Amino acid sequence: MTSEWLTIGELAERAGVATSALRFYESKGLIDSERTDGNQRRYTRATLRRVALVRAAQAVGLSLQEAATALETLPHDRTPNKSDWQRLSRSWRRHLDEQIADLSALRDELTDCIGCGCLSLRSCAIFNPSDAVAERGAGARYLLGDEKVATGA
Amino acid sequence: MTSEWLTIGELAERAGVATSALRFYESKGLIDSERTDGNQRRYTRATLRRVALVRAAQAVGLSLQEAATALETLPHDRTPNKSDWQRLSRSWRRHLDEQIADLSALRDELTDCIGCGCLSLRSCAIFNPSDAVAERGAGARYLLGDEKVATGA
DNA sequence: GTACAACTTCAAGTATGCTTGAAGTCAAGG
DNA sequence: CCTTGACTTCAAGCATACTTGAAGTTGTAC
Repeated sequence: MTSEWLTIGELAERAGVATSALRFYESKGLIDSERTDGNQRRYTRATLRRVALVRAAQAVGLSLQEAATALETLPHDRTPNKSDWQRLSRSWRRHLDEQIADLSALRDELTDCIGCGCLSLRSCAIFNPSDAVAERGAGARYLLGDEKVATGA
Repeated sequence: MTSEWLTIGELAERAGVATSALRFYESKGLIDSERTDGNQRRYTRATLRRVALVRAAQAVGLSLQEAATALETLPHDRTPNKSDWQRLSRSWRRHLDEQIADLSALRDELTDCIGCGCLSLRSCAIFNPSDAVAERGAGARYLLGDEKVATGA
């Protein structure tokens, strides 16, 4: 029978993450630990699940901050039950759905662009993603105002 | 008739990005400029297109480094023609297709998880995303080894 | 010819998600 | 007891994509 408590090395091994990542997660409040008399961390097995949930949240595209918020909705003491998990996973699925929808819209626009040649860049949707780019950086309003000047007319 | 050359402020305005971003892009070799006698940058109108392409590449999910590589395949001097653009946009569409496929696979797994409850976390696909998470951090091999110990044989 | 907005460079800061290194402590086997 | 690997903290580093600020210069309008 394995000991009830996991050292940070054991947890790292079993969760597939580095010990440094676990300390980092703890610093962010994503997981917590007890300490031995000698100040070393000891984790319960529940932490294994918690780390797995963090990694799953990241896979879904959530930030650690968002993962933390999501985990807040889970019980810290007891094992999450089916309804806990369903609530969480439904929310994550919606998140994935949105990402897929965004990318699909962009893809469709790009497909149209391939057909049209899009060399004027003026009316092309792909050059006015309005929000797709905005999410990643600081406000991209319009990628192009007009384009044809100085050609005469 | 507008002047042939754009100042950095004008380009920023029309491209919808900050001047600091343009200097940053230039430092990364994504765009280039001529200088006035007083050392100020002047851009050709072609740069407007180039910036638009950079933003589009980002929207598709490419890094600036990848955007740079993509732009390398375009002519620096002449206007890109239909075939230039089709090559690029097809490649970007494939990139989007892959992202969509990855997210869709994850979503399907998650959907299954909702049904199964997945409380053991053991056989659940979502907790073993093998590569989805790996792309974003340093190697996540397995999110869970086994789970049930100490419950008795 | 002068005011002033817009420009210049360079260093440092911001945010995320960690990793790496230094310097020292703990725990377990022989 | 003593070695040694695993652990501790804290600061700094890395990668991406920029922004911000300081200190000084240019270009243009009046």
